[in-house]
Amino acid sequence: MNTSEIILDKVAPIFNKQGYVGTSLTDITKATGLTKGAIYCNFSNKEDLALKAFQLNVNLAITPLFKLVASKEGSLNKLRTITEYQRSYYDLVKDRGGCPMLRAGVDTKFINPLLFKAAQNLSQKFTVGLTNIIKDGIANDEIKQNTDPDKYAKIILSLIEGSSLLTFTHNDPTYINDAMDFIDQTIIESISK
Amino acid sequence: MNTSEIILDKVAPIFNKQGYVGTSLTDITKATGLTKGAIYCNFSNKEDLALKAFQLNVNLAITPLFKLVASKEGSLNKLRTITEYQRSYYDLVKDRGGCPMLRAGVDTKFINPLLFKAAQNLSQKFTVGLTNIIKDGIANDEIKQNTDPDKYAKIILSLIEGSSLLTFTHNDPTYINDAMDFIDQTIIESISK
DNA sequence: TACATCAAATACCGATCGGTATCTGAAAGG
DNA sequence: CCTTTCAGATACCGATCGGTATTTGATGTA
Repeated sequence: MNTSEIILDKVAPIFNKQGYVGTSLTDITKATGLTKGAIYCNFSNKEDLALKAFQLNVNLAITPLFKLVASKEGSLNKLRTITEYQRSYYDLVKDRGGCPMLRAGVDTKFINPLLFKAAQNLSQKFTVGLTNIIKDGIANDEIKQNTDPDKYAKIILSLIEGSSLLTFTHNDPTYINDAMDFIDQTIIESISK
Repeated sequence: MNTSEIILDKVAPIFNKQGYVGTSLTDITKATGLTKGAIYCNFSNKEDLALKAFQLNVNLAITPLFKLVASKEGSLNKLRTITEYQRSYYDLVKDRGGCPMLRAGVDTKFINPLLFKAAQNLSQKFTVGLTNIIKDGIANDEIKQNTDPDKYAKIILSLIEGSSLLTFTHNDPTYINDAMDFIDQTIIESISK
């Protein structure tokens, strides 16, 4: 692990907890034990560092889910893989400050266009991924023909992000667990053939 | 409208857009046309101002919903009042930076305990309110006996907050509308007798 | 007219902000 | 053994941060 990676590793949770403006260069030098000279030797500026920290947070929290889903066969199986992953999401990211997509989506809209764009893209990718799973399920006769893929993708992602917010607001993983139960037992049940 | 109210009126949307640390005293003096002397004559410090700005945002965005629901009779009717309100939520708060509960819940957890506590309390109040509506519905034979009030309250609030996040992330109200359709047509349908 | 009141303006405070120019010292290369 | 290189440390920059002590000026009052 080189210096850039060490910095990102220490700094990514701080950005995710305190936000972009809420994280100062002093926070960063204290957490890394390095000086500003070292930070600016590895990153061009604070925005560059924050953007790469966001990408690291995503790689640790969300990318594994995308890879896991891609490795599975069958639409219903993929959907259940998502809910199963989310059940351990609180433990996965609680020390890192919660869901990075949620944080960046709220935090950066009016203050950091670059970071906000990255959050938008990720959110869009998530929605499209869910939509395609449902579309494939319809094509493969796993899911009912009259299911609106776009609509259900939005609903499932809303449940995932909303329950994540509430779980972290109250330090109570039952919000996520109850939402995932509902997706498994009611949503998937009702759209599967 | 006295000076304090004028300040809050101008400043509340800024705090909701830029967050607590992201809003500076300079932002505040520019928006109000007043000097720092005037601000500190009306509020004890930045935190005090931010807290009252949050309360104003809540009073404009969420309190009307609580009052509207309280004025209605019948649990299913109350639930449909919520979804109907949410359908116009994007237009209601888009110029004010989105849902204040969502913003404060994400923004303040690690940087402003007072504001975070206020967000927690509001979120809790929302959950309890939803739970009681469902409990009453069961008692009044409007809602099926085997419905878990706590679970459905969490799911409905997750859908509300999650769809709000995504709507504001993408400037696309269909996230909220689709989620509300789902609550109306699937959730309420499935739990009502 | 003289005085008290008080909201708001002015002018200022030390601390911290993000960022940079310069220096240093250890490793690599000939 | 000398020199080059370059990551990282040091020291510094102007700007801005939240906050405050003092002054101003309009108003009400006797």
